[in-house]
Amino acid sequence: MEQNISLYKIFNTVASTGNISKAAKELFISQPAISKSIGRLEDDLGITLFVRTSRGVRLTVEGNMLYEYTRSAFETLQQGEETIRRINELGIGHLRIGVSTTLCKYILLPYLKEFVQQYPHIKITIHSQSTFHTLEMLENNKLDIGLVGKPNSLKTLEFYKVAMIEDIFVSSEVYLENLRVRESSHSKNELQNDSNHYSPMDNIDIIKTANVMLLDEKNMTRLYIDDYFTRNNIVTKQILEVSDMDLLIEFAKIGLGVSCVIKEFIQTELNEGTLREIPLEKPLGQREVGFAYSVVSPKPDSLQKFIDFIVAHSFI
Amino acid sequence: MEQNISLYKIFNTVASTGNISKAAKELFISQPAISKSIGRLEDDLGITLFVRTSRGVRLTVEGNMLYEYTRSAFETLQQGEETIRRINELGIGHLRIGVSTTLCKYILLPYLKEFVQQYPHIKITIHSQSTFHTLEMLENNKLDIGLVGKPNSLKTLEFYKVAMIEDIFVSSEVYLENLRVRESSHSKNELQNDSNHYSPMDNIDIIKTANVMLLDEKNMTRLYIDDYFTRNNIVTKQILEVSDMDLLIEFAKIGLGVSCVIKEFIQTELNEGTLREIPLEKPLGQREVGFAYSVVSPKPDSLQKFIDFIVAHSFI
DNA sequence: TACTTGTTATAACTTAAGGTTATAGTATTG
DNA sequence: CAATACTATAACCTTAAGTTATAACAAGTA
Repeated sequence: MEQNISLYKIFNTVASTGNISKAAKELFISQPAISKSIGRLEDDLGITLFVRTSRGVRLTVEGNMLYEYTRSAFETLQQGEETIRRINELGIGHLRIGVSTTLCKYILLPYLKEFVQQYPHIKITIHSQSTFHTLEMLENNKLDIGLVGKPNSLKTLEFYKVAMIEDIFVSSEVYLENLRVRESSHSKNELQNDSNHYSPMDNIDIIKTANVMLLDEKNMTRLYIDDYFTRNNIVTKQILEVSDMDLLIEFAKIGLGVSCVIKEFIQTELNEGTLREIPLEKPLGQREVGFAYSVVSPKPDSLQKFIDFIVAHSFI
Repeated sequence: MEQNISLYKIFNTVASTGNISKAAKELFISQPAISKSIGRLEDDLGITLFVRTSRGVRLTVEGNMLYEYTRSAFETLQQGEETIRRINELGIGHLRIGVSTTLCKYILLPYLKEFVQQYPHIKITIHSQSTFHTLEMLENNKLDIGLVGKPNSLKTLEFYKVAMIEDIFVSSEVYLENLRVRESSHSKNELQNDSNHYSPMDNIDIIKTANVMLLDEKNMTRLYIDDYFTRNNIVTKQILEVSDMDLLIEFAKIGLGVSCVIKEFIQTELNEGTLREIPLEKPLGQREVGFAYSVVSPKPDSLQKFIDFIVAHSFI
């Protein structure tokens, strides 16, 4: 192996900037030093790595092949450094979890409650953010583990299912009643049936006319619902966007409209009768929820402990 | 990022040997220099990487985490170097293919014939070896592509199916005849049926009594057959092992016994009648054959061309 | 117990690899 | 065609990283 690892670092920087002068600035060394190093590396390897132009340098085919390796290698090295930095700041027992607020309260929290009891020395950081962001941070090793809906493409992530969730539409009994009365006054056809029986066919019309309350955009759940609406040609009259599913539930309870929420999270409300499901002919379908973590990055002790804990305490 | 990449190289070597003195020898620098460098790195990172003992050094938990990254990084770098070395030796247009002799002749060769016509400047090296070895070499980036039976675990490999193959038992008409006559003389029961009709049930007995000719051990195909025998409680009287399927075919033709061969490769013999299939009640089942290549290593131009070619000319 | 062996750490030194500045050459651009 | 933005070369310099020598320590071993 080439003795001088630094030459690769220099090469990598030049390749990434496509410019010896810029690379010099980035590395805080002079431009001639870089020129010399690149020349030296080319001699050592016996291959031309760059074509020099008057406005910088361009990788040769061979140079480009080398670059793909060096880039990967130095990224890995940087990740290692990042890991050490974290250890310095937070100590070795640290776990970074990414999760959406919704899942956090109803799924993560119960696990976490017991986990911190069992491993009180492990510090935990929770990043409450979109699933997309969580997945991206997992890929880049900025998170140890994430609680997410199962993504279509897993890439380098392992997925461990811990729950199934189902999106349903709900509202208060009162709101439903009012809606029916109001509607029957404009369109007077076929709405004299007794108030306690709604066929699924009618319910689509409820969604179409009601004040529909959904989670705000750029949200996994929301995209899922939007997709459902599109596929079934449902156009809603008005939509109220809320950032938090708890609010969605509360709004529905006080009769503000029809909320789309996760069935598993409102069991008590459904039992008590404060909320009532509006079943659809074609339900939205169940979604898998679980923990995702990188299959390529080395697992710190704290992460391994957490995974083991999850597997042991999985209720599914 | 730590300025001194070389420190990581030194760290990596010390970690891998677990011994500063040994690392010094490996790196061709003096022991005190290594000691100093490790000390320096520990200072820079603000973390203790090794516990020093009287018989070497041992990684701390933190050190071990760093090592997992550096090891990976330097392996990648070495692969890059290896790639460059290959380019130096064989030129940029080079393709390393791994394949078993069997598949080589019947599946790879037809593709290759046309490929070399289209890309005469691409040099090709064929490694004729076991599927296991091929898969291992693919993982270690010692091969660009391999033609293999679909493995159970793909790891970091992409698999592109190009054919289905089926193992069947065959023999010459004459051998079959003789076998029946011989057998009926010892065990005189139920063998008066006309010689042209053999029910599948009888055929199992043929396998059990005949001289069965198979590919030699540590072979994917062979393992497959052994497994079949075990699952179906078949104990063969005698087995002749041959290293080459062509020989297997020839031996069967001259009436030496019953060969297990790949059906697709003896179509002409079956049509001509020089070989005759011995159908089994439970057939051995079809196997997928295709090209496997690393999904993580960067693809040299020659490999990309080959893959494109395969996809375009796939007959399946 | 004392000798031998195999470790790592420290200290004083040396040296050449890798840096610097200055300058030249060469496309590109307005 | 001058100005600009690059890279390459040359001559020089400096210090970071190497060297040798030695100490200190632990673990076998006679």
